[in-house]
Amino acid sequence: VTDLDRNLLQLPAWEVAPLLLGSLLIRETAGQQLIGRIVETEAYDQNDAASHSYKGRTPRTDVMFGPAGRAYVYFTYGMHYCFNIVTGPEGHGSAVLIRALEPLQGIDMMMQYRSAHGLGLTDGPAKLCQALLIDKGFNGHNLSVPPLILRTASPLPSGEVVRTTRIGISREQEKAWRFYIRGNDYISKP
DNA sequence: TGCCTGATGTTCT
DNA sequence: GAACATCAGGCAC
Repeated sequence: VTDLDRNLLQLPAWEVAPLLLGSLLIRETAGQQLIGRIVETEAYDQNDAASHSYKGRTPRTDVMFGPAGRAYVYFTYGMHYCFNIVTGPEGHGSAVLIRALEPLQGIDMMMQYRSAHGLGLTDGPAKLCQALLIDKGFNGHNLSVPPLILRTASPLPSGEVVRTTRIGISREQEKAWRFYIRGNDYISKP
């Protein structure tokens, strides 16, 4: 995350979400770099009833209200972690959920971390956390610092970005705040 | 290919 | 007590 990126991440989550497509997530572990390209995202905002931050700032959602460029990692369904990138100005609770990555480097190691759980390396928000060893310890982590770094890329042509409604939520289902790279093979399959 | 369900802990009502 | 930003495995077609 560079200074330039920080400006980008100040935007509302629903504007940042499509811009993050194509960016790289770099996880350093066991002397190796695990690298994935972001191919699917969803936006969540404090004025959005589907968002954890909707009910206000709590111990759980605190980092969503913090500075942009941090990681918001939450635990759900009794067994899974999901990884978000905090957006917007400090004091505003918003973030972008990373739903899928295209594995680029360190694939063997990702397979090891995933093999005990099932098939599909990084095509789902909880799967990519397993593949990259992301857990609650990364909640609040600054994504400009190892061992977990976000490297943003230049925005994709709008023709390559598909926009749809979000997945796995019961409220605000009409909001089209899910974005993915058209034709990519690693999009999550709900 | 598609629907159903169990696993399992935290947060909220 | 219920809901939950999920996943994998089972079974019917």
